[in-house]
Amino acid sequence: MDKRLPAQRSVTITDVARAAQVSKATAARALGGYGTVSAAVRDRVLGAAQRLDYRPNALARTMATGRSGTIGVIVGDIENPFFGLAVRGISDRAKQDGFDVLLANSAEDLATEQAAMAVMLSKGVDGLIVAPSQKAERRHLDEVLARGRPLVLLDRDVPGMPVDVVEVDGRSAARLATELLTAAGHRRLCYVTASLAPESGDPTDVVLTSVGNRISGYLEAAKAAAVEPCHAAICFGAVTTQEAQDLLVALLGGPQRPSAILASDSKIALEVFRASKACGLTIPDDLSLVTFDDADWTSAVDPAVTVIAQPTYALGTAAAETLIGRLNDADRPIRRQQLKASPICRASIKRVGGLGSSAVLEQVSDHV
Amino acid sequence: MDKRLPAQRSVTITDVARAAQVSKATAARALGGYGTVSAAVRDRVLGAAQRLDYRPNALARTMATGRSGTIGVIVGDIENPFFGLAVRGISDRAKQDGFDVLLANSAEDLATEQAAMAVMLSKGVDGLIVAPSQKAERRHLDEVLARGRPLVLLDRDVPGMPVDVVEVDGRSAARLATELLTAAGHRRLCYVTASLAPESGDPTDVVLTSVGNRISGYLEAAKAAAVEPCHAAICFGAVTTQEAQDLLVALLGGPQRPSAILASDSKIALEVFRASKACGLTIPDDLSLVTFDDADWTSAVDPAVTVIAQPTYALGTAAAETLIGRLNDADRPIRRQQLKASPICRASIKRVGGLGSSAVLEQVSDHV
DNA sequence: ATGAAAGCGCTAACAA
DNA sequence: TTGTTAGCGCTTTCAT
Repeated sequence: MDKRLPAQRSVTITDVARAAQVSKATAARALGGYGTVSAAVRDRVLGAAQRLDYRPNALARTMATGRSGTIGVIVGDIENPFFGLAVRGISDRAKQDGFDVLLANSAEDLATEQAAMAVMLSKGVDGLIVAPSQKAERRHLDEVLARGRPLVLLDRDVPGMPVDVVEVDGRSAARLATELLTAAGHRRLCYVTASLAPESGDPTDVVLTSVGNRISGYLEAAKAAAVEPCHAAICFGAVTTQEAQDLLVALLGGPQRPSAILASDSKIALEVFRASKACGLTIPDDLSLVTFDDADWTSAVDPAVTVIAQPTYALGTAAAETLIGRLNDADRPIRRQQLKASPICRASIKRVGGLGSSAVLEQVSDHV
Repeated sequence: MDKRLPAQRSVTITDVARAAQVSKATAARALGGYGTVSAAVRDRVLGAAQRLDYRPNALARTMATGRSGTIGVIVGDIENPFFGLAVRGISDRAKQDGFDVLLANSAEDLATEQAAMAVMLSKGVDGLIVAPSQKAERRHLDEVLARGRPLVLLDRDVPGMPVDVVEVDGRSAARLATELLTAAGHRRLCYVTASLAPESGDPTDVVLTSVGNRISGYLEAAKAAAVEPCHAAICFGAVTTQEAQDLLVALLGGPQRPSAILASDSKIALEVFRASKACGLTIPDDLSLVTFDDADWTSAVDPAVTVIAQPTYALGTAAAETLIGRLNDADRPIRRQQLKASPICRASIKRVGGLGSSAVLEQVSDHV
């Protein structure tokens, strides 16, 4: 009971050649715009192609040339607006150079990421842009390189890999964010992330370098502002909505409740919003909040959330541009691009008592 | 200056065959698991493949068989969480049957949609799932069918097209939403959408059937609740954030300000939130709000927004399932699936004075 | 059960 | 300038 579709044989270059009464090769030259063809013949071929509604078969072309004009993109979470926007950047830039984009979602899962990569390779993508789900596993990435396909890492680094990277300078960004808080007088901070606590015990050693960098910056700035180490807390593991709520409610209900939270991304920030409501806390009066990523809702809610805006779209265009550049010149030196994030001050930080804040404020302005 | 990569020749079936000392055909049979091979030979071939790290070339296979194991998906706006979730539904379901997904974004632009479709067809997708950007243009869709590739319409219909459709019952959903409002005593309503006002003058004749259906339901319910026709307004054209703000500020600042707004999607609802803040209006005290789509932020903000939740993920799985079904049986009857939406009552609707509301309330409960 | 050979649609040497 | 021919890697008759 397998009545498959007949998969209509479509018009091939052979049909066009016959119609135009030339050889396949000549038709190919006219159609492909390479080699040399007389004007008369070209017109004849193009006319025939038009008449027959000829559509080149990209697969056959790829098989013959080894190039597909396609870039593979693998992101961690397609539902995250951050990646949505970055992907648009990639697509827009790729289109400029005539590249198509093949998109896949790893769901932050290594096995899925590996499978997606294998599929893309087997489908003949010319190169890959990947936001790796883990900084520690690079075998599959090495293989891409071994197969002669260029690779660009997006938003997340894999230390030691000899590839181009396009990421955000998360350390400076986090420093900035933290300074916004300490400058407003906050001395009890908490960084909240979905990442799991690193086994090594070193908080910056999380699986995503993007998060690790942010934590570094946070810790640095807290130290610089002489925040007591035990008051520069980090809350790991806010993976699902439920887990985030449990964690946050415990945190906000506890005795050592922080006066300010730095959310690792806009999804976390939303959960902070939700949890503070559940705990009967008001932002910013009872709790100040800063988050990475200028998600659309952050400016519409009350209070509008102060954010560290990331150059998300630019991240995408830069990644695509880098890949295309390397496609054209395999020998160009490897580059690690760190784009700067920029703070957008809104209304979710409350200035709390204390002195010396103005000095820190100046310090902040140096960085902006 | 075109130093392209050497594109390493990878291990082919020929290499495996040689290593296993059998013919190409036999190797292919063993590897592909079809035809007949003796156990001994199969082991030899599989062993060699393993040893050489053989990866089948999907392109070559597609060229030879005409099937690619790939489904093409074209959505209107990948950044919209609605489509993000639907795409995940599609991917998950497709993966169950071993299909890969090729994703493209039309940006709600017809030309882009057509181009994406051509690319996918030329790359040999087995079938297509499309959320068409316009109900009126179907030439490119007809062509998919003509090429013998099945097509499933997602979320939006193209009236008259003989294809499977998986959509939401938007008319009932909108009726429900409107009844929520009228039952609470609202008599001055406004439906706000990004769609442009139809040239025909018929408000339900917008380019997207999903929106048209919702408008039908809205109008029906308003009429049934004896809302004065001029108070069942429709506000078209809230395309960009800026346009939405301009429109909404004018609407909310005007003399005939509605007491309740029905937002066509969560993006619009967010703009309503923003605009009401700008106008100094409080939700729900000064303005009630209902929206389609249970976006994550709607339950986290204050007040939490009453929404009509759509079965978004299910929409995706159903679409994938339908396509795969047709791939296996081209002759199965065409189906139009209408999934039901369900209201989630939160805190953005205020009960306003007046009588007779209880009667309408009962009416509502019939539908829930 | 296995092998030889043709072919999917296109490109790219090489000849003419 | 144009045609001939040989692949790209795989599947699939048709023989053996």
